[in-house]
Amino acid sequence: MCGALEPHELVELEAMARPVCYGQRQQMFAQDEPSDSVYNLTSGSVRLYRLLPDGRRQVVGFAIPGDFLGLSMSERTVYGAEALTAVTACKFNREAFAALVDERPHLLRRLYDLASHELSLAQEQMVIIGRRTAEERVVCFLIGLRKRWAQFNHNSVTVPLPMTRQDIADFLGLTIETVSRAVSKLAREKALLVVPDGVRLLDLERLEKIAAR
Amino acid sequence: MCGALEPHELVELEAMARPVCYGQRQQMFAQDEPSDSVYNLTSGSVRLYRLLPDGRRQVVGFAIPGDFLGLSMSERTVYGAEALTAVTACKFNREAFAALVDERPHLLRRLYDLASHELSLAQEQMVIIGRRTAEERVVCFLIGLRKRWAQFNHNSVTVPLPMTRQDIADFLGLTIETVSRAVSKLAREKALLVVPDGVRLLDLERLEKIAAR
DNA sequence: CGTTGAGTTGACCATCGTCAACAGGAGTGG
DNA sequence: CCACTCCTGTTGACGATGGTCAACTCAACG
Repeated sequence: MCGALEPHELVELEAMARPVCYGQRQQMFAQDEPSDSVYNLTSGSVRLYRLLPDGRRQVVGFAIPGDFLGLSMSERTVYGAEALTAVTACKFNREAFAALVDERPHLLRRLYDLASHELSLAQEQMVIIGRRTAEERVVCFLIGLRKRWAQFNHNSVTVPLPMTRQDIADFLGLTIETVSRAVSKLAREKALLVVPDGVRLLDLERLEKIAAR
Repeated sequence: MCGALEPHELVELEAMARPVCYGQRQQMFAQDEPSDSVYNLTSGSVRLYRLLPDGRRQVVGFAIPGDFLGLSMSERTVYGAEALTAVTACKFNREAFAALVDERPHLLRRLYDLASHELSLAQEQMVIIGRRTAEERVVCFLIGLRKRWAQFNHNSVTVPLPMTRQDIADFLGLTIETVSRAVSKLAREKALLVVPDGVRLLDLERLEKIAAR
């Protein structure tokens, strides 16, 4: 997002930012509460989830450094956010942020493009959940996550998984057991290696082929 | 969207609009082609879909009168659109529309809110596909569609279904047979009645309860 | 009257969810 | 240091949900 900013605007934005941090498992904000802030994640990762009427939970996404949270600009948050690891972020007062955006149309334009892109990703996720087998879903998830991490540790084959199996299962519309089995099977077949808090993708070619289908 | 406009802006917008119509099964635009237009649907309904690498197709949504199509403002369309019935729409040249939007920040703001809302709906759809049984998905679909039609035929209990069972199945991550079975079961239980090109929801209370879960 | 395409129904079976047992690590307290 | 608990994750057995394949109905259309 900051790519859309002139240098002097970056300064302006930074002046509004307040650095904040959260411990593991700490909630950044809940679902359906008045949204008074916008966050730009600088380190750590975050789980985004919705609660269903019956108390169950669906994970709608994971945020990693660089991602924005709470952008929807609606009165209330549409999902909750919880730190998966220790997290640092820049927190912006919502009104000030909105005011800045209002007098910088190209910023708003950038926000709009971001939202459109998110929408496109959500539709892709719908396809993944609706039309793919458990193994394919897990592989898509790992490949996709690797791509997102790639902007930092370039082209590393090790994917950090700060979230629990339960989170992954909730994200993919599976159960924890099925996720575990799929990962075990891929490990048995030497397509990947399970390491502490992550996996190492050994046979990228094969995995890409499964994800492509 | 037009609610965000001043009267004189509405006039301006209307001046740009070019009425177009499409026959049943006619493609309005394909996926991944240069997007040069924006549409506001005035009558009929439309199927929005993505093609998967292997040729299968996922329906990502249905548009009914009042809905906007092709709003994403990206260079290329992210989904295809095909008329389910005869369709009339207002077509706007993309550049002219973008120009108008650029000099009317509150219009852009409105677009942004629309995209955010779409995103929220897409996330809900993820939950429905990922965490609900076939019957629940079908009921959610019917109830949701009824709500959307409600802005026209107020509080009618008859839901038009211009799309095929295959479309519904592709939207819900099911097969055509499963959709058919779910509908038949609900009809047997007198929760709904199948009518030509639609269903009549007989036991709304029961259906709402299934959808609520 | 035959053809086509959408929809329905049935039989069978695979995938994935459920339930249960178990392993390993972290934290706690004696 | 060890026993204990708690939590996450793994593995197995079993069964239900929903997919696959096939036959059939029905309406539209020539």
